[in-house]
Amino acid sequence: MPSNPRQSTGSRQAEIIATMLALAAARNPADITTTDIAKAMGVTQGALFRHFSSKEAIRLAVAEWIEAHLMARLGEARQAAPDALQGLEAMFLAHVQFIRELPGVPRFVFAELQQPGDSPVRQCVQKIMQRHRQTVAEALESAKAVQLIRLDLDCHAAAALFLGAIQGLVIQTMLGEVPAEIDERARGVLRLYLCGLGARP
Amino acid sequence: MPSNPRQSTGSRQAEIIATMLALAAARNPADITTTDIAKAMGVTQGALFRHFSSKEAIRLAVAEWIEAHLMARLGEARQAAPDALQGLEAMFLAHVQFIRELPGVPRFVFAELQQPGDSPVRQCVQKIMQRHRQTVAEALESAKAVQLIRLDLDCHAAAALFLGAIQGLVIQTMLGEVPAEIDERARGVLRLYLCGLGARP
DNA sequence: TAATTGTAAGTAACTTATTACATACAAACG
DNA sequence: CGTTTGTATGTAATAAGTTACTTACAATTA
Repeated sequence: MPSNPRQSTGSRQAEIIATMLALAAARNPADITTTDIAKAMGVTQGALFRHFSSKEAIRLAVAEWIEAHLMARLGEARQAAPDALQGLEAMFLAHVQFIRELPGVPRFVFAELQQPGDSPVRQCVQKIMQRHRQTVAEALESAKAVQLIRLDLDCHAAAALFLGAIQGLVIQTMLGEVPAEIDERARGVLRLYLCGLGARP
Repeated sequence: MPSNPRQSTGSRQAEIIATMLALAAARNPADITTTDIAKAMGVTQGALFRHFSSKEAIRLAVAEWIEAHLMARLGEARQAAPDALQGLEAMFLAHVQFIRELPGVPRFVFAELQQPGDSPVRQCVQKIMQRHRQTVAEALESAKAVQLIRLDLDCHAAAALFLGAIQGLVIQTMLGEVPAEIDERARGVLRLYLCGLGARP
């Protein structure tokens, strides 16, 4: 759908980010070329460089978009919950839903994760996971403070497993499962995870 | 170290596989070129094609190598354990150790996982995970049969979380943690996982 | 008018794979 | 035993295609 009239750099940047994520849903993000993005947008390849100085800059913008939107979703889910334990559940399910809506997100993150060195993109992905784990750890501590979960719980391990459970679901879904199934599987895994916390529902 | 005397195709194939995995430990496997492999081996780039018909064939050989060696390790760990529950623990720790010894393995798997379509390499990676999950599910059923774990356990979810816990550990370790730390973290996560199973140690 | 957004064409670097040719090696033979 | 001879393994060069990015120029818009 070539929305061909000229557009501002701001709106084109948003369009490039969205197109990158849309393409990443079905293909290896590392193999997405500037030509692919331009073709999907209905412009020529060179046009992209009017709005981003390099492909690296595009990837950084995508990472920052993910950080902002994912953290917002998680924050909303947590704040809407009546207590810390239900906040954890809500964050888990909100994350899964976010990924189901935008399958390109985990694929992009995994692709950047593979990159060596300390590029800004990688640092951004790193920050996303750190903030995420920090938020989970805080919720766990809150739940512990009001005895919703075991008092002898290792919160560091629990936060790691929280993230790991989701990452594992995504990986196993990427490998041939029916994408819609992830929601059902997520509930099963979440229930099991809460048992490990010693949660009293 | 150019081990330059002529070698048989068999030994060169093994060398190519090992070199690929060694390079994948530190770089994005998708970005490893035939020139990189050849340079690391001390031969010219064209020489590789005396032993493999294409780069795809190299990747397939690597995947098959991983399948054989990983499954062997897991099988040994499980059989050496006195009961099904300790078999699960042993498989978990054996997998973590395998990955710590060969960091290129998970990186290679994740890279292939991102590839679309149904290439033989992808099918092989798919088979590895299916077999792995199947083995875990069997061990869980065995443990349930002798009441080492909760009888109302959802074994499908438990097998998924078992794999996910490891995959999560790997991902979080790839993101900047100290590699040696993974063993310690693994034990914490494993203990929490076993609590979720309702295990009685 | 002047800046912005677009196009079309081009470039330099890189990648896989092939080709023509050289050399080591083992078996066969006189 | 020494020579020949066929094959497996290596090299150097290069073909053919792809990629990110640039440049010269045109058109839109403020």
